[in-house]
Amino acid sequence: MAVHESPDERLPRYQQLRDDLIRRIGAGEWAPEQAIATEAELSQGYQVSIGTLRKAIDLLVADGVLTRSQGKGTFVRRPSFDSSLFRFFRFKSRSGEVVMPSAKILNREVVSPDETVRSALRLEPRERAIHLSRVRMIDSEPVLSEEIWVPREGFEPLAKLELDQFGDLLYPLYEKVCKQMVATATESLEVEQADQSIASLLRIPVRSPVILVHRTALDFAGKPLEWRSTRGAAAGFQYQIEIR
Amino acid sequence: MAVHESPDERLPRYQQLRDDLIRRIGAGEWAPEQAIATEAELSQGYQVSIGTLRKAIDLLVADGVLTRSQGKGTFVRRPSFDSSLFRFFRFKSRSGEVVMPSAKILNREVVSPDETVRSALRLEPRERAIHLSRVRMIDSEPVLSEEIWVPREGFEPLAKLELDQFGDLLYPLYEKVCKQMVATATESLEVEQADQSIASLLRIPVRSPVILVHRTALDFAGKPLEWRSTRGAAAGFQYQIEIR
DNA sequence: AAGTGGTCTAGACCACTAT
DNA sequence: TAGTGGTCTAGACCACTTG
Repeated sequence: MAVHESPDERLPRYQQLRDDLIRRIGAGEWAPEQAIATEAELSQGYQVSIGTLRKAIDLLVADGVLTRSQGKGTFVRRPSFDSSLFRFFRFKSRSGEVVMPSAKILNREVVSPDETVRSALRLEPRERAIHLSRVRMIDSEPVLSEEIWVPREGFEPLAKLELDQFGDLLYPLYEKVCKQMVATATESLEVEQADQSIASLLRIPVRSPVILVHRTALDFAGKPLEWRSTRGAAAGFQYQIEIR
Repeated sequence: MAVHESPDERLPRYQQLRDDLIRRIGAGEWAPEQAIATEAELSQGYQVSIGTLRKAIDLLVADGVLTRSQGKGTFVRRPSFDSSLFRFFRFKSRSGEVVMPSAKILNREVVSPDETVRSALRLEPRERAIHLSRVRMIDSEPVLSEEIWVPREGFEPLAKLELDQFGDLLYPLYEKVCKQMVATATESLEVEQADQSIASLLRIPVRSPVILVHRTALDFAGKPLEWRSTRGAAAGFQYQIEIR
């Protein structure tokens, strides 16, 4: 049975508005980077005052779903991944600039996922997944090793695409080729010691510390679209946080 | 020359209000855990409408400075350190419960700080600092090693206090004995390999991965009160984050 | 000039807490 | 019952962007 989220009458109006706006964004009524209806239109449409509508939008802006721009409008925000843990690997090219690593797919196969992947992607027992192995490089030197799983259902085109057609960024590819849009993600960080294969790939000593980042990427409805684990040398990694 | 932050007339009223409320909290007009003046009183006092005042308070609530409680009032929040990176060490006692490690001061001395500490605490060239070495334990087993520096000025009482009088928590001590209140902090995380002394203290192999957390603790005015570095075994450490 | 979000008003009524 | 913050209204005027 499908889960039907009916608007809870007991919730404050501005929270109901937020939920309905998320629903409409998820349904594709407004695409990423596009302006949603104006505050005046929305407050009229919902029959609430402008203040109440603004409070609903405030919540979505705080959640990173929308951004406002005075004089221009309110826009559906594409997740920027500025806060990704990756950012805290200090990748520098030989010339000293900070650069984004290029990517190369090493392997792709359709698999029956193990229990970890199945539960991360919330797959049914017999559902299959597409598994990608990827290496990311700077100046042709490998710096990150990635294992990526997506559900076969909804990502079928990826099973056939030529490996050299994947490009450096996967999420634009998911969007263009599979019509799947990543809205948010959660990441977790832990530390392990390099085994033989990671050590030789990253050219670091066996048993030296490695940062392991797991990421679950979700669409607007909260459905998992991708699960990945990324490994990189811990040397030079530094992460910062505010406490309040 | 002292920095005088005069309220910027060009800023929106609600931001000016926020700044003035922070000033009054920092000046001790309202103590932590105590209720500030009511919204009605404040909006009258500042001669702004209730909506504008509430927007200022919204900002302070979002910043973690205040908490609101319907029917009771608005309170100055004591920082909880719930988001501290420490939380992601999975400390368990022998019986399996999650516990807070106890603390023991190993050494205390008044020192001329090195450049790192001096700049973290923003000390003048000749100013001195109090240095504490502390170990934190669960079931008498050391799990964290801490090096802590505070400015001598303002923390003089700590230079004389008996070492067994420090207790497990330093911030309440700073507050009670030194009248210094920690309002916020920043932490950074990196990974290193255990040297001989850390390895034997934490009872882990030499060169195994160690999490190193640096923390700068600030008062309400943003003045650094404490700088500390904490080391613990990386095994079992896991940190999580949301991306949006 | 027209249209957008940003700021601000001066209230009203409700839900919750304390006495 | 009195007092608190929580929600909501129905506007007004301002600052900024675009044609």
